[in-house]
Amino acid sequence: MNKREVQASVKDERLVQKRRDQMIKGAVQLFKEKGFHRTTTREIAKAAGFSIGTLYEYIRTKEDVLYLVCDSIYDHVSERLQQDLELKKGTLESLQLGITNFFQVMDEMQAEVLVMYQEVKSLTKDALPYVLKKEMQMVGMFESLLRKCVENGELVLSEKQIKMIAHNIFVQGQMWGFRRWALRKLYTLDEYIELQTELILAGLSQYQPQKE
Amino acid sequence: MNKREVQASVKDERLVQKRRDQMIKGAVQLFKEKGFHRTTTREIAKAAGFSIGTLYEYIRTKEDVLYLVCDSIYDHVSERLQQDLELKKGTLESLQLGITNFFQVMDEMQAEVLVMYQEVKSLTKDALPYVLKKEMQMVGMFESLLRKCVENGELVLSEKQIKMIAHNIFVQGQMWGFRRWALRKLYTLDEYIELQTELILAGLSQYQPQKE
Amino acid sequence: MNKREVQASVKDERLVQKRRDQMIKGAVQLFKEKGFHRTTTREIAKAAGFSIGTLYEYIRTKEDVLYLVCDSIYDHVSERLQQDLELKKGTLESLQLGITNFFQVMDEMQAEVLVMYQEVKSLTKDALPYVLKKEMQMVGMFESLLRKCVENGELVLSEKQIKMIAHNIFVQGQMWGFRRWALRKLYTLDEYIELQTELILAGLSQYQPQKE
Amino acid sequence: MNKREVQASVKDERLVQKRRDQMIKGAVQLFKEKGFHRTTTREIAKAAGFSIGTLYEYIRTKEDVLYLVCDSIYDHVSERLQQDLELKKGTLESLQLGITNFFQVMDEMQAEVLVMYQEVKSLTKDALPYVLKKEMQMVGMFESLLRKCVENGELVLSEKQIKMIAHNIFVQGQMWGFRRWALRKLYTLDEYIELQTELILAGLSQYQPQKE
DNA sequence: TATGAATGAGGGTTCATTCAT
DNA sequence: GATGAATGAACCCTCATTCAT
Repeated sequence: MNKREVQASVKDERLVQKRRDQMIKGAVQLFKEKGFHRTTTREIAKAAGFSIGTLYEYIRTKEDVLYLVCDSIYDHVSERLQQDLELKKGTLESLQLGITNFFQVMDEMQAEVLVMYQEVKSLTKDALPYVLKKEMQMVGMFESLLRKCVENGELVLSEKQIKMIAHNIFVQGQMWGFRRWALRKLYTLDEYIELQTELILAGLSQYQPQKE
Repeated sequence: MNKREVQASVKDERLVQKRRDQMIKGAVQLFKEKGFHRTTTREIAKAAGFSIGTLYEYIRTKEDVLYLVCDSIYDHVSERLQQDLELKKGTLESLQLGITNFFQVMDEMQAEVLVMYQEVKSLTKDALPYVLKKEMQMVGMFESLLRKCVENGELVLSEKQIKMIAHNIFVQGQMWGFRRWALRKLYTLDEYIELQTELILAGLSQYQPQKE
Repeated sequence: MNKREVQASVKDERLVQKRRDQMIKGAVQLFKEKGFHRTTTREIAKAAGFSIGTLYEYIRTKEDVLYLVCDSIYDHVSERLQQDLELKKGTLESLQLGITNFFQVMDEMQAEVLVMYQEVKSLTKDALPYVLKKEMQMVGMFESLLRKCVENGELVLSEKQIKMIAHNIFVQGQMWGFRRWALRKLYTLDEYIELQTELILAGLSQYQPQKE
Repeated sequence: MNKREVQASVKDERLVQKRRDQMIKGAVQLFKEKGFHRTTTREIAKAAGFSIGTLYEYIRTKEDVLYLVCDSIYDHVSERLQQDLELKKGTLESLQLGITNFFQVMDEMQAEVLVMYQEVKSLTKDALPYVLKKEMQMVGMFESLLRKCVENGELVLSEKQIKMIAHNIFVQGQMWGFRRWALRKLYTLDEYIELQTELILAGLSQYQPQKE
């Protein structure tokens, strides 16, 4: 259940990928501006650079576009993070680095994140689980980071605490995207990153084993 | 700019209020189930207990309903919180109490919060500022609480830190509503409250003035 | 299962009947000219004298129109025949009268019969049985007529023969409608009726009991 | 006006015939299942075993397919009958044989007959005459049979009667195909043939010259 | 000759909004 | 004030047909 296949009439896999990329790019922009429901399939087709007929050669329903958009965003974010998190050393520094990285990705993909964030609930029962699973995988990355630190003796945390903190980090990352109307007035990205990591680590310092 | 007037054809203010309450009550339920866009004005009218014609005697457009719903939810939440926060004593205990209270309200009004949370973005440029302002007021409540603690010498925090923490608390409250699909599997409400307040206060302990 | 209810949004039963009559009248004409598939719902609405929106206040799908048309035609034909056949005396003369009457109705309702005849198969599995049942009822009328003659001692026919002849009469009636492109060149209605009844009765004369 | 040429881009006549045969075979099946209008050109191409592009190398419009199908069916039926009717001896026995044969062909080609029968009306004014002419030719076969009998002194019938009976036979043959939903429940093919020929001949017996 | 991606007119249907009663 | 029938713009999607390869 790793992917929900979206059926295409066109056979050439390469072409399908290319067209869908065009489609997603156009759709993200539109969804960001007007939301999924206020965007018409014709607009999506136009933004993608082809006709409405062609659009439907690559998807089955309008909702497929939303799914593809969400799916693609998660993939991009995941990919970006995976690279950095691969070298998870289990130190507080590497945790800090991971958080910083994540917040930066959230900033770069601000438009996409906003869209996904606001529109996931428009997915039907059919497609939703696939997307939520991906979200859990991303939260899972931070859980790993934290768990590594615990294993390493850098932190003393229960499983429940690990999961809670991972959720918090994840949501704070998204927050920078979806509450930017408020946050941008108060902080630069760097300030935001600094303040939040500081707070997180300050909280964690309580849970560090006492060293003499 | 405290209220955006929604025009009604009917003059009797009492009646207007009554009808709108019916309307909001029905709409919240519907929006929760199917979202704003998938809900029709006819359905709203029916759920409110009157005809489509009557509905339009009390609003101008479908979006007015959404605005009224959002507005009403914020009012309810604010009201609920105001009561408790009035007696803000500027101690860490009262802060903890405030957080606990807020999370509990978020749990009780889960449906409403979810709706508002998911659908604010459907408001047009016209109505959005009024709603966002209310949100800022709620964040402001936590800022006050924190500021009181600082004034009281219980905490040492910069203005920026205060605002950041207030935001975090607010979003973590919402989180219990909009990420409940994930959180409910991991925690009971009480556990969630305990874990989160613990983490927040742990973080803040770093910022407590050294007392000898 | 005598009627398949077609849902209407409008409550007023009288109005529903009135609008549907307009609708059916317009649709018959259009279906006759271009067939069910080539007729658009917009054309039907226009022919009926109201807007497309109004059309859909009285039906749910385009197919509903076809069902209503078929249903109405059968009802009209049945009604017309019932009157005449009520006084079925079980004589060959009354049989002859029945046939003549039926052929005349088929001529009068030529447009409707043609339409129904050609488009029934466009009905989905859902609606088809209701219509076919009505057709069997009409065939049944002729069976009754014949059976009466047998009971009366005017004819000696097996059940199978009765059913066969009833079918033949029915189809010959329709034939005048759907093969009129060929038959009209050869016969007037009266000639057609005369020739066919003559042939039928000639055939039946074989089955008359020998009277001395 | 014996054939309405359907234009093909491909020159090789042999190939044209081959491709069209594939096409017709696939189309008959599809038309039988879903009717002409509900069948797409893509489906026809696929059923025929080649691409949509290729399909259009051998026809000009979708309707051409229908014409080719109808045309081919008539040709097949005609051919089947011609063989048997060639040796028309002008006796009642040979008439009976002809009828039996025809009904059997109608049964064998049930699918095709049903299709043609239901879809001819979908032909445009342009192609219709060609098909109707073929139908008249088939009716004409029975006219010949009957006329032979008259010439032979086996029957005494007017021209009008001959034509009427020929029509009846023809329609009764089709009836076995298009009313099989009702008839199949009542009769086997053999019973049907027996009953119908019996009735026809019984009718004709009235018109036999009195022999002493 | 064969392919299949591209096109876009047009079809069925919905639904916010109005207005006569 | 209340009703609900009427409206039609606009939406999603299909599919016959074309044309570059």
